[in-house]
Amino acid sequence: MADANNNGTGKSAARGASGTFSLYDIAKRAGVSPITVSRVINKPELVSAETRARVLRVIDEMGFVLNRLASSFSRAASRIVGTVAPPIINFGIAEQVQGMSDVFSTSDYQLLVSPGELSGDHEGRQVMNMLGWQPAGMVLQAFSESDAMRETLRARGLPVVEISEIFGKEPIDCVVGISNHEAARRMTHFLAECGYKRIAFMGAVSHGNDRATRRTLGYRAAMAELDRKPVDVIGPLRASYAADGLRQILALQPDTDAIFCASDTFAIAAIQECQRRGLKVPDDLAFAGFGDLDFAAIIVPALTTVRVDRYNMGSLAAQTLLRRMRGEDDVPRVQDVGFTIMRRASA
Amino acid sequence: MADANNNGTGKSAARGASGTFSLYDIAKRAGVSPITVSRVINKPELVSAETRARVLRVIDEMGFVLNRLASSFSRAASRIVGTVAPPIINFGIAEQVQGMSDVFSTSDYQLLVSPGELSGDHEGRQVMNMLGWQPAGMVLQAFSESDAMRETLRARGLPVVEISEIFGKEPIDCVVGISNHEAARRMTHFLAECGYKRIAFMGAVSHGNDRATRRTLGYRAAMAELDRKPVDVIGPLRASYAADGLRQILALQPDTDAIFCASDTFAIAAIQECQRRGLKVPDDLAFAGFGDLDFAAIIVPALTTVRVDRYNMGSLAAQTLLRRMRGEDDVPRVQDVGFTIMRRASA
DNA sequence: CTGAAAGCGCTTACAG
DNA sequence: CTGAAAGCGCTTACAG
Repeated sequence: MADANNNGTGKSAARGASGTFSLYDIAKRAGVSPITVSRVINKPELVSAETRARVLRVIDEMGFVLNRLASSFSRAASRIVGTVAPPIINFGIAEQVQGMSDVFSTSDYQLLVSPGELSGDHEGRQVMNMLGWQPAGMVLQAFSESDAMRETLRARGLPVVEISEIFGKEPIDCVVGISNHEAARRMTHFLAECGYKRIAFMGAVSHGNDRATRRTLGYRAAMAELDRKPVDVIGPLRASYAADGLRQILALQPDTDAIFCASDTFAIAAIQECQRRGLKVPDDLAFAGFGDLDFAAIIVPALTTVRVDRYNMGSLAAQTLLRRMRGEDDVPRVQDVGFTIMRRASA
Repeated sequence: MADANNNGTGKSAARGASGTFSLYDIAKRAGVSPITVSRVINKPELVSAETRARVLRVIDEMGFVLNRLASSFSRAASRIVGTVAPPIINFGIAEQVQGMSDVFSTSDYQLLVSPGELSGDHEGRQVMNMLGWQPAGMVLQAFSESDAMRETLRARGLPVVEISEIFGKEPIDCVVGISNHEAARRMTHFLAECGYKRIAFMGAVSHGNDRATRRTLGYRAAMAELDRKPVDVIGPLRASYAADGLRQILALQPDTDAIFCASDTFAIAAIQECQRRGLKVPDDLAFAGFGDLDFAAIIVPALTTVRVDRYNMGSLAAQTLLRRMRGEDDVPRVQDVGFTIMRRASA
């Protein structure tokens, strides 16, 4: 049977082996020059319909695939956009990448996602790595924010869009995101408007970026504005912390009537814990989350939460980068995509 | 302020602008030839410690990043491994990619993830696209399985590992996965052993691959072995279908005492629907799922489900591809990673 | 241990 | 509308 695709031929296969042709092979077969073939692929409008049809037929017949390595490497402007995904790809990140990719797939840029490493290595290495591909621009998903890396990028003058907290560090270039402080502040006020009197907060430890911290501060700011005493606990961002956090909060303030969780994961897990304890949600204890995971609307009671449109963030980041790469000079440096408070049954 | 990283300079920035040096610049500064610099980076053991140190210092000083486009393009064997992510990146896929990436990051291969397109386009285009980067191998995540694409890949003789149903189509090259038929069959028997008498099945419509179908068939096979009448409904793989599916099953067989869902999403949503209806889980109705999403263990009652280690699948796929690319001739064509039945409270 | 030459497959100017 | 020449930044042989 087809030995070519079986084991033991790794050597030749590694370089594409059979079925790989160059522009020259196509050109010869079609009776034109290589540049003409290049034009048929990249700028078909510059080629006569007749020639184009002929070349296209040959390309098809021979299953020719343009060597993008060579294209990008030649003096042409790079059409690569790089992004580094965090070592743990959660659903939100996946949606962001989706938003980016849907935009780039209708442009002539190719999005390259380099998966982040788990190893303790400084992620500066990841970015340098990506830089080696000579991208025309990068999208940073702000899962870590080493200053050295930021400086390197700034020094290069490469178009960069960060998806991040908009009031965080001085942007490298452009930022798309939300104010986590404001979102948490608003949700806290919202809970107060719902009539809850003793609103506690379950926050997450900061994790390579200051989103978590800003949410905590937003909650405290709102409590100060309401002239109430803040009651907050902070734990690792894992579902397993929720039961602990709940216990701590109830120890701190036994008559707590609402808990605002800095993540849906906390909120969903805490609600399940309430069920285990026989506490009724929202009657005995109300809950609000942050993020609007898909399960937030599915659980009973459905979760009241802060919705941030991650797909939209990714999409706007991509559009912004496209404008920067085209050299437009009126590209906004900071864009707030905002948030929505989704009121459901849990509060 | 730093005009170089501000708007309006997109043109020059697009090519790296300042801060970008070539091997030649480093060589001149270090007083060696370009090849020596190349060796310091790629085969440091071939360079004297003294020379190496000097070159390394210059590289560091100048912030030099090797142009990977040029490296990969030059006659060197490509060190790129390509994979196309499905248009909808779910958690399982993310874990798979993680498993792959953790393996490749300790090799000298660079994993390139090209996000799948939403557009109705045949994904053959995606793979062709990827091929343009001249990868030394590819991992296919089997979210669609166009025969034309499979043929193209086979014809090229490129090392390919599919993460897929192991009893699906004739593998292009190597396959890593599970038998969905067997997993569904086993879970059905497990429910029977738990004492459930009328076990129904909520399945998903096939979606570019036959995993879903095989689970349905596995359920039916088990029911036949048990000499019981299968009761199954099939719907789109969305949480919103669960309420519908539940209604249909109860209409078909009102005294159903257990429902095996072909996905955790179905099961979790259906359990929530039971709560809404006042049905007790598992006393009135038991549930089992498939997949072991992270929320499966968190909800109350925790979900009994089939666990497939997606991280491990990705990791094994990567290791297998590495062996294929090295030309080893005893690489297994089909590898079953198996599954585990996680018994929790819901059944 | 170090280096000079050739070439990977394209695309950008520059001609016609 | 089409083409001949030069070059992108590396690495692989081949020398020494």
